Amino acid sequence: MNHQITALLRDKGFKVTPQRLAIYETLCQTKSHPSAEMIFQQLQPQYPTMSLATVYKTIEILKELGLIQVLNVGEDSFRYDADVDNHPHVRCMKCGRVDDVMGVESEEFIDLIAQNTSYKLTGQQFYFYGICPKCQITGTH
Amino acid sequence: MNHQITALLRDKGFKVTPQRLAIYETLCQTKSHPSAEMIFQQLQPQYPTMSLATVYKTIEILKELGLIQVLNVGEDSFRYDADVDNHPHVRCMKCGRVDDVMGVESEEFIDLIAQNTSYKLTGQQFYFYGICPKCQITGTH
DNA sequence: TTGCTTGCAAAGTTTTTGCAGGCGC
DNA sequence: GCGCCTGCAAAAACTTTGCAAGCAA
Repeated sequence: MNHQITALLRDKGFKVTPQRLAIYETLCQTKSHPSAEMIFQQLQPQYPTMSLATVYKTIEILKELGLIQVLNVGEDSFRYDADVDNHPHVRCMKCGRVDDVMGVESEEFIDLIAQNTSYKLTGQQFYFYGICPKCQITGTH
Repeated sequence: MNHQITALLRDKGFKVTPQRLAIYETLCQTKSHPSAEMIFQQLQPQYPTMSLATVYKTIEILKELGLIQVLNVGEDSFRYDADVDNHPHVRCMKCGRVDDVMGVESEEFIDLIAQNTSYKLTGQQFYFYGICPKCQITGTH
């Protein structure tokens, strides 16, 4: 995957700043689906002057450009994913981590839904809940 | 469907109050999946002294008793459904209404997910997004 | 240089908590 | 009457907004 973010920002009339690149890079380099706060914390060492407001503003732009997708896994806060491919997500009820579920073809299921609703469908999100492998072993609360 | 809420509350050591019954009744009598604020507004005429905090506290109890399920349709606030059967939901991107999708068997799809994750699954939520019939006609923003 | 961006602080939203008085049992 | 419950207010948690100074182009 090639990150065309620099050109894309310019195309849409947004300026290219170190903060924006850093936030997008952070999202690209992780699979942990961080929240705004988590992104902010992770960038603190490198960008000690960056504010949480900037993270939120940048996320808004990235969302608008279609570079990230927003997850609503049932917590108070949102999580973000630089993989905009619409795959299901699963959250551990014990430790709260969120993982991808890859390799599942959902077209058939979506078609089934389309036949049972009068809505004109444009998208979907599949969230699963359970216990991750690590928590199954440790049994920690 | 018989609302055994009175007995259930007593069984679990909760007291039976007009507020709790009213909030549960409201959820049972609607299919609009209201948020806490919407429940509060709807009960204002009948219970002008009820506070929003009571709505939240009651929702917490109803959730604990398994009488309602929580929806996270991608808005800032949560929505609630007295139908605890795990059916998919669809939200209109124009007017924001949330409807049920009934009559779809999802066991097969859930099994497929279970085979593709190392999590031990305990539940799931399917959210679809689109345009409702009314908004398709009016074309209103 | 122009004006979009940043970062701070303040405000807005949604939800939770603390506590004194009230009510279910 | 006892103890949980209500409702108010304040707080907490997350996100958005306003504005002056700074930086991309």
